[in-house]
Amino acid sequence: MPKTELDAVDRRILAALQADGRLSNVDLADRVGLSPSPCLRRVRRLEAAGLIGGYRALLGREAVGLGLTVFVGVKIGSHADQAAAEFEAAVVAMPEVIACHMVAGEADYLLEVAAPDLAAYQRFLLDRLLALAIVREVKSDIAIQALKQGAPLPLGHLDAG
Amino acid sequence: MPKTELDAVDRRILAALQADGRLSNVDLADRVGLSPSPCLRRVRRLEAAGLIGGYRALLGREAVGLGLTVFVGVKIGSHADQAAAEFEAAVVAMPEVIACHMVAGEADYLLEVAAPDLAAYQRFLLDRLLALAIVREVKSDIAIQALKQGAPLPLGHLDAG
DNA sequence: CGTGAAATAAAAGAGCC
DNA sequence: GGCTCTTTTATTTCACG
Repeated sequence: MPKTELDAVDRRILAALQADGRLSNVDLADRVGLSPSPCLRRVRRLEAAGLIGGYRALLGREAVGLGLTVFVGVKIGSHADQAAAEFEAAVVAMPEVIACHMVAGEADYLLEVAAPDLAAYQRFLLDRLLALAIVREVKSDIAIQALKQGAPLPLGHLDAG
Repeated sequence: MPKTELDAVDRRILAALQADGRLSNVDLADRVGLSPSPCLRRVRRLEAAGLIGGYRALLGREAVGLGLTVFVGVKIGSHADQAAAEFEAAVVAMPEVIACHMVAGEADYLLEVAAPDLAAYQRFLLDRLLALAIVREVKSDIAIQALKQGAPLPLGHLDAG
């Protein structure tokens, strides 16, 4: 059932868990105005339906020594299915690549790369990304300051569900 | 102490919690080869040091009805401190804006915006973003496909800590 | 700094309204 | 769909190596 109906309680559960993924079920229950059992059932249902995809600890990027974020626009030389698929597989397998989207715009792909510093990014760029023969052009936008990062998803559009 | 030394166990703790933020302390302990007590002490220390910034449930974007991701390059008309600060505050306060970085490149800022569909994005663009007088130019790169999104941070660079 | 054991508290699952 | 009660399991603290 891909289109499960969400009521106000479900939305509060999603918002609360998105703000604090380690909320205990009893705390969550009384925050959303339910007793623990039905609250847990709803959480399980949301997990099974894929609305909750998982739980994760958020690491401080500077604190773990990944102070540099770079957004990389990539143009590839061939859009033949197989060549593009190989590029995608290679890029997705690179741990430095935090995100990779195929985009409609000037570039073909937009990558977000996390690195300790410029030297490490240079190695990534020269030795790993440009090592892929299909890569035709690369444009690096270096993040000078992160004003907002990995913010919780907005759920306001569900309010008239 | 901003530069706490991390040993191999700390790194495994970070990796494990990043993969599953709801790991119980006993599971975490035996996954990293420790007994529960010292494991919990280390986790608390990592939290206090900011290496672990928090915990969050990850929501499925499609599943919660946010199927559209757009990367928006923004150029502003004035870089005077106050004008730029007002722009930043306004953008950071918009819930649709999942991420906002000041970048060195063609644009001044790069935004990641999550929206239910193109119509909603259009409303965001026209009514909210372009409503800011300081915004001079906007370039929208629409994500066609998310190959990787919000991936765990790579910790390999800590291995020779 | 690590281990092990005990008490407290929460989660998971039963049955019932 | 929600509530209460019971069993199981984790979290936390304390004493010890």
